[in-house]
Amino acid sequence: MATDLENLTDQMIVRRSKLQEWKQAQLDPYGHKYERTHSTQEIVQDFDKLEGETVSIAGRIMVVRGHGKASFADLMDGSGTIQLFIRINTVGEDLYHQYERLDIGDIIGVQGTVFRTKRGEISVEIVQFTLLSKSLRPLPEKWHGLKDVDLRYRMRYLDLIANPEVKDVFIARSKVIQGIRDYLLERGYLEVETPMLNTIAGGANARPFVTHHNALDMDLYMRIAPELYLKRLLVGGLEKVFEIGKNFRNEGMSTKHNPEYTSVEVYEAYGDADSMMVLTEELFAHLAKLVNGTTKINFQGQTVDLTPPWERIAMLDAIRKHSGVDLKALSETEAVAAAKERELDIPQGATKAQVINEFFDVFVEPKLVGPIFITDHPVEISPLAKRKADDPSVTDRFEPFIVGWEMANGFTELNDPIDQKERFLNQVEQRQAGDDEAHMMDEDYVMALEYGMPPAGGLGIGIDRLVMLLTNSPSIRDVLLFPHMRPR
RNA sequence: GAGCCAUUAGCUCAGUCGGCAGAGCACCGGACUUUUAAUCCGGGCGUCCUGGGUUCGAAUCCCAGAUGGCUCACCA
Repeated sequence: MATDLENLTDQMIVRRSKLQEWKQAQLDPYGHKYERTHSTQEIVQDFDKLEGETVSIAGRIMVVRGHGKASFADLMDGSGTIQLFIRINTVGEDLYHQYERLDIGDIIGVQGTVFRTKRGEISVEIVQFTLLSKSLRPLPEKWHGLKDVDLRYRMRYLDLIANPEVKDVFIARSKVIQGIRDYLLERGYLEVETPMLNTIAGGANARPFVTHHNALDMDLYMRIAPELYLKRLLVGGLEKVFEIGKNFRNEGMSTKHNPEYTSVEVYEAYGDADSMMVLTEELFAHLAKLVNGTTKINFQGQTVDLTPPWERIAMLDAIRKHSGVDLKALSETEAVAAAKERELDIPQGATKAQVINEFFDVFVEPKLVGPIFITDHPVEISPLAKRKADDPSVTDRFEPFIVGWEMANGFTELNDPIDQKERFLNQVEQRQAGDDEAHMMDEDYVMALEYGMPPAGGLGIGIDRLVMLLTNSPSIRDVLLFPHMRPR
């Protein structure tokens, strides 16, 4: 016991001794179900009706202002905060002294009378109270809150208590996900779930996490995208499907990347990239209105308006516009030379597609405040997208950019099994050449395509980034309740 | 993975030139029956991120490491 106490701070020791006092008084410091009649917000809103009435509320004591034989406190529940008032004349000496032994952070249930103080503050005067949970550690400071970002992410519960506005971001996140689900369900899409434990990690260029199945004694990959499963469902005749869920990518972390992140992927048989672009811009505008009441976005000083339709420009045209170089007219060798002239960082023996990608990243991407669709990506970097009918070197693909970020990815789905197999073989070559983010061969998927997949449009949206955009959050960690952190 | 910055009381932060470790809130004791960052009086509280080094003496200077933030690289 003594050794235990050595690790406790003075405040923790004090609170533990108060805990013992409650137990010795035959009072349970960890209470049970408590019937509430109102939330603190309801009392404030319906004060005119409730004045003089008895209510039951429950929450956490946040601030205490004692005055000898009377005392004030602020009680916080899920809806907000209300002031409590207690007077020795009303409750008697015993209960009053019990009340004085409470600490900031304790959770209590209160029965009391609604009234307004001389200074105009809507309050509840305590008639009876019950300790529902004794708090054994002091809360962060009442005025400055919890600022240490490390602690805020690692101890999100404290962040939520000390910085109530944090909750608004997660309410917005919930609205976005619910909004996407409602929007798609209303339009006849079927919500499905596909495996997160994969034998082949397909559907994206990314390094997977590896895990192990003991009974089968085999390694499995955590999925990097649900795409190939969802398109198998198109083969099976489910014509409009979507999945909201997590993907896992074994890559670096940044303000825009977390190893596990949430996406929605949507597929529509007999659609194409164009129908998916319309869906994207309408869905984004709808969600902005749902969360913020307007399609205008203010993100870290940049202003964009998501009202459809959004501008569209082919990737090569965008490069010509922003760099002055018309890569379409150049051969591979000429394109590589043009890149070297501009000191672009391209690998030895780079292909034209890699040069295009690099030109785009350097000259175009930073300028795309948007919203704007970049379309017609080179076939080499789009192994699951259908070629354009009038130009087989590019695909019928699009990526919307807003405030300079890629917010989604979509295309007309490649449903030619022979072309798909060649694309996979090409990826496997790149993999063998050392690109561990290149796609793996998926024979089973090719076989599914051989049975016949209807022409289709597909779309994937990064939900975390979308929530960042809609809540003006500069870091992905601000929109994840428990972002990935190194263990301490 | 690289560069820059940060890490001091439960929380928010000062700490000058290398010379006794500080403040506010919180906590403890006292006063106070309508306060609201309540007020007033008194008090306690430290692995100065960790480990080395320089020095008579290190929170402070040097080296290595840990964690975090930002920027860059990779990616969505």
